[in-house]
Amino acid sequence: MIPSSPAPAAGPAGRGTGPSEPRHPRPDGRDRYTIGEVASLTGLTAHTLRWYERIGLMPHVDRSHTGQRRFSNRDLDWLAFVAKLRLTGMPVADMVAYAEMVRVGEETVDARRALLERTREDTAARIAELRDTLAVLDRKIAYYHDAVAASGKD
Amino acid sequence: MIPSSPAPAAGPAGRGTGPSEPRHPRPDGRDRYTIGEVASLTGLTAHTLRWYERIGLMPHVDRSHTGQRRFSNRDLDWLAFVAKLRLTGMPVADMVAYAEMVRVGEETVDARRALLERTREDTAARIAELRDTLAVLDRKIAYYHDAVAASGKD
DNA sequence: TAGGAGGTTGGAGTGCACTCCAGGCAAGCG
DNA sequence: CGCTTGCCTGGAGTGCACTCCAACCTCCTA
Repeated sequence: MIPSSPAPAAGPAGRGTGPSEPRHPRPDGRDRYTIGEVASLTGLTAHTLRWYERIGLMPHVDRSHTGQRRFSNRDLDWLAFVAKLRLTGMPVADMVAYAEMVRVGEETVDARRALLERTREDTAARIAELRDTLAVLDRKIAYYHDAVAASGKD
Repeated sequence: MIPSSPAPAAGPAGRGTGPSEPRHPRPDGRDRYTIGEVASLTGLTAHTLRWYERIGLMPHVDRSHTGQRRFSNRDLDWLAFVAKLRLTGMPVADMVAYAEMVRVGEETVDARRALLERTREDTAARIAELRDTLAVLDRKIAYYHDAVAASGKD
């Protein structure tokens, strides 16, 4: 439950900027992927990739001479970062706002950092909640384990 | 982002069964709460509580002589447990299935334990994912922190 | 006993994040 | 050349989990 990155997601990233992350296994030396290739690399559908672009969550993707999309490694990095943000439960609208700030440039750096810091706190809180939940589940499972014969229990 | 339990959620529980959990702070010795009281105790809306009952996620709630709902401490325990399951991302349909199994009785104990164990694994995996995400966020925040003057970054 | 807060119902509406459709263009293979 | 497979677009549709509506009833306090 909750779609966790299914395909060989392209490692941590952030559109080639940020702390110099190790470039993770990508097919080969290429830098122009079709939408279908990106779909299987990221686990997203082609539909979703087009939709991301339409709503402004993808910076302008390059096109072939006939108008087909050609994604770059930079685009893959960005998508990997977006996948991380998605995991935190951040609404797509907020991610679009972040993407927009990136597009605007330097003067939004503080706002971007603030957004990430808020997200960081949310994520830490969520981890704590889940740990708590795990404890509850463990207690309940243990209970089922050695009280199998009792009746009317949940 | 992600509605985390807002109101004084009534502690961990499981409809009074399971490992004997400490009975958490409840208003007082009462055992008959109106829907509004339960709403503010759980952080759910009255609408949602009625909806839970309609779809079979609540065992039959007691009624006053005039037909108004009167929730018991047992009901609050169950709601607290449901809140935990909700935190794991379990679909409501699965929770309804669990509730149904509880209603059926003893012969579903194995299936219930299996469901909880699957949920437990999902939750543990989710925690790992989030930890990873936290690391990515931390790196990016640190980057923003000491590379504020660089341009065109995300 | 009057008024306002809060309770009841079935069914319709909302917001989010996709997901799919129809109709057409393009690329590579035998 | 024909065929299959893949990509293009705008717009409509889907599934989930609520959320609200209208019309009415009940409880409690002044």
